[in-house]
Amino acid sequence: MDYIEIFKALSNKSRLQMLEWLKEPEINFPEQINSGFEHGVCVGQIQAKAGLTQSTVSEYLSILQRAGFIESKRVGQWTYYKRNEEAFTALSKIIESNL
Amino acid sequence: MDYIEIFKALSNKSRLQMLEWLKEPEINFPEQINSGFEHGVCVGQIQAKAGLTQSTVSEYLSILQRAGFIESKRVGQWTYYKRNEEAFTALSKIIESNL
DNA sequence: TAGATATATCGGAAAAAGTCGATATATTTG
DNA sequence: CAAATATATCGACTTTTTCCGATATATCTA
Repeated sequence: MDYIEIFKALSNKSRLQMLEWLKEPEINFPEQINSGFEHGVCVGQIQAKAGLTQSTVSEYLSILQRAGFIESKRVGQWTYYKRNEEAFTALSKIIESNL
Repeated sequence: MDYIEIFKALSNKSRLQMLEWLKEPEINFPEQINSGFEHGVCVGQIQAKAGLTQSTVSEYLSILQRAGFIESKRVGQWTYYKRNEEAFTALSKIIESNL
């Protein structure tokens, strides 16, 4: 577990916001009507909300994924991202007892 | 509470190490014989262990302090730093429920 | 009060991160 | 298969961070 990579991933306002949005996909991404939220939200929806370019959003999602906070699933031409809650719980415990 | 400042403070190997050292001052800084550890450890001791210049260590301690993880007390010509455990507990809870 | 010691602050060079536009790749659909 | 759409990757430029040496400030002590 690479703490530096994890904390760097969280050291950016846009990325923190994306994590927050993904807590309530139905509320924050109501445009995504078809294909429920079981796989998460696709990159384009996140980009539209983030006000960043597509390439930046794609990279930021990769950073969050490498740090373990989200996971992706490719479905057709879309890549869906959703939170991995275990990563947050694990990090919380590490900070409480190991840091 | 500025999350970015907090996570940036933790995004550096040397700073994480300092925090770890300060968990057990008696073990990690046995040279500091006189003037117990009630106020923490002084900058020079930390510098000697960190293998960084005095100015860098001083700045890193400031960064950790601004983020709330350590607190300082000036005693004579020395500045002692010690952990503020509440900051870790608070961050742990934030990650578990707010992030 | 002058010198010694501890720490803080300043200015800068090099490395990393932020962010973009352009382009490449994958997938769907006509 | 060709065009359209979604996402990923690349190259470049700007901003931030890392870390240093030099210098300033504070405190102690002879």
